Amino acid sequence: MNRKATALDVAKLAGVSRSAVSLVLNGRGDGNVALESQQRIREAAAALNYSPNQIALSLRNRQSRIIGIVSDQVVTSPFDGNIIAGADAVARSHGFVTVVMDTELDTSRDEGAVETLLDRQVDGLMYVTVGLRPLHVPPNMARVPSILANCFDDRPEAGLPSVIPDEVRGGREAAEHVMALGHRDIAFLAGDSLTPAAPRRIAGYRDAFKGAGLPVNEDRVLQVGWDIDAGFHGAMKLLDGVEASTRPTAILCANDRLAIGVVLACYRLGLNVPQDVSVMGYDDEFRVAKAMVPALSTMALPLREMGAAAMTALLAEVEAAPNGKNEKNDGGGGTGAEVLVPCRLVVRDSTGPVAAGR
Amino acid sequence: MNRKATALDVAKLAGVSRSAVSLVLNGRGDGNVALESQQRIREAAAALNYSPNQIALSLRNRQSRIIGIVSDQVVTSPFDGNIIAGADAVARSHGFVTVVMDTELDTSRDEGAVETLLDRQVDGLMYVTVGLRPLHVPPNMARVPSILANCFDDRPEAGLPSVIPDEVRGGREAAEHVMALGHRDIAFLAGDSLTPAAPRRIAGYRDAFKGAGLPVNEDRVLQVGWDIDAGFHGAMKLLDGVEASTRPTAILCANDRLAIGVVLACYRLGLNVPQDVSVMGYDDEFRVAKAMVPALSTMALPLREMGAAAMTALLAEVEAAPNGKNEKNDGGGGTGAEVLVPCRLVVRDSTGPVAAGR
DNA sequence: TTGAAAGCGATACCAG
DNA sequence: CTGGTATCGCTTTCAA
Repeated sequence: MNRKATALDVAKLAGVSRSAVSLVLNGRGDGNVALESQQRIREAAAALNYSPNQIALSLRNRQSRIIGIVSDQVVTSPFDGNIIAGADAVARSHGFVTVVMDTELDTSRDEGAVETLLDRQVDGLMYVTVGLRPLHVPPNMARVPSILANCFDDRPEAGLPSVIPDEVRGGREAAEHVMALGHRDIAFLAGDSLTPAAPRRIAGYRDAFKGAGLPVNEDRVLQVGWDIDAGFHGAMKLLDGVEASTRPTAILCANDRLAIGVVLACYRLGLNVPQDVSVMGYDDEFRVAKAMVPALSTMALPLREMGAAAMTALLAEVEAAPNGKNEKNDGGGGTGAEVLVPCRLVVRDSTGPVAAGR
Repeated sequence: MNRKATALDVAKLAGVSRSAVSLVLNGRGDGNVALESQQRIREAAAALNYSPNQIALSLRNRQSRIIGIVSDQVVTSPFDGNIIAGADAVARSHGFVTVVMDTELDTSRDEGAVETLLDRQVDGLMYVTVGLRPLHVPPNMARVPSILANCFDDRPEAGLPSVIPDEVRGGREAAEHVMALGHRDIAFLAGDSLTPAAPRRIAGYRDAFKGAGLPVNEDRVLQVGWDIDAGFHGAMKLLDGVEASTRPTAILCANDRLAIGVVLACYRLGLNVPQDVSVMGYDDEFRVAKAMVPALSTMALPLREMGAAAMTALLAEVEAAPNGKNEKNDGGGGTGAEVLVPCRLVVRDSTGPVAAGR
């Protein structure tokens, strides 16, 4: 059992020609190959544990059934990873395999990664980023059907199609959730503006106020960063030494780590969550949001769905494209389309009704 | 610029034969091809932006320069991901590419994943798990050089080589760190025993006590789980309503999320970290340990190093193996070897000297 | 109904 | 020094 069996081995064992084997195993046996032979071929294939060499197939068919994924920083983040997982599941169900090249945030490696993938004859390309952001699309991506996930083409004219979360709506619905609980003095702790995610979520927050006919108190919007300590210090600024009647009753955070920091600060100040202040996260980070004390209400980022949606769209284009030849790439697949995937409100224990009298 | 240029295109443009192109572009031109032709060939290649079709190469050379990685659950964890990142970086530097198949913790998919990879003619295989654990190695992995990262062969006799963290030593050094700070009443909050990581770290903790000539108080060792809430409740059990003189002065956690829970509990009880109690994490989780308030002292898991070490060992075997043929697989690469990679102590702000009088 | 032959793209050997 | 030819494993005409 050294080398894998080839179609020739099967043919020999069954006493027929390679062509017959090929026909039968690809379902085109009936009407071309004697039933008796078909039977023998199938038995032989099973006996030898035969499965075709994908490399040879790729060469022959001029399509590799490989989708290349270029990632910002797949590895260290539960974010990218989930997008890729969603994408990969869809790819697998179509008989494709994905190979991902991680640039580790070094954009100068973009082109090289794409080139490597192209040399491997990938049938399609997906670019995935950890955080939502505009992307300077590597020019050579245009050579095969491509799509962007969690990022969008930075060229003004319509570029590559992309799938991104509906951050504005997410921000709005988060605010609406606490408003429904009676809160009116609501702070928003966002990261920096390095990613459009923060501004968009803040825009949604403003929309909610507008929708409720309330003014936005600009002092309540703090762009502090994305980590636990930023949340902690942001909350301290909002709460420490401020008398109960004038502090915000709810704090919306742009991610779950910020929310951890906020809760930490509350505890340190002897404040209870959600009785004294409601806290909301964003992302629904795995193993974090659900396990916090108290469990975090949050806005789940539809990562897997985004990956799946992007891959579905991409494969549609790949499979439509004339075998191995590049389509003209000017109309195919709705070039430039931007798909917005909604976030999902997850209500847990860190948000509650506003305290009486506020 | 529709189809990629082939060697034939280059040959035509340069007015030579394919063979000449092949020789020159593979550095075997001198002494075989006229210098003048070489020049023309190189120019033609550059003009056409030629690079060889890896698929054709793979078929021809019977080696794909692809390493298959089967992962437990790459996606959602910063753990696996980092191992893969380390492995991938090494692979890339050797001109290999990795394709990872994620089984999402469904072991029944193991064999299928390996089979898919094998059909793609991978030159080697690596199995990566999120948590340290014994692995029932898919039998078909034996068909190509293989290695395990963060897991080990569950068969008693030496199976596949593996690279795992030195958890015992990690547990010991964590305990020694706080002992050096004067602590004697040290609690250990571990996850469950579903993974050998917890018992091993606890073993190390015991070693440290033995080394110091101190007895272990078994009530101080709690196996609670792996998440924030487990840490919170574990700490509450240890600290709530217990008078200062009889509570542990340091709490060692089996991961950083547990440590978050412990700090949360401390704050809730009005205790300061590290003044009242020192807290230590484990893993040095990205974006978490460093950003905690206070920043967590922790024992960094050498994830990237493990991935890199595993890939280095694997490639050594792959590249030693006679081109395309499987080596006999009984001696090659030190079968069954188990490499222990040490963890790295990271001292930050959550551990400090024991309070006076304790 | 079956088998022989022509590629897919690249390399290596061997006459010329 | 150079170019023809076999080969990798498979599919797909096309003749027999």
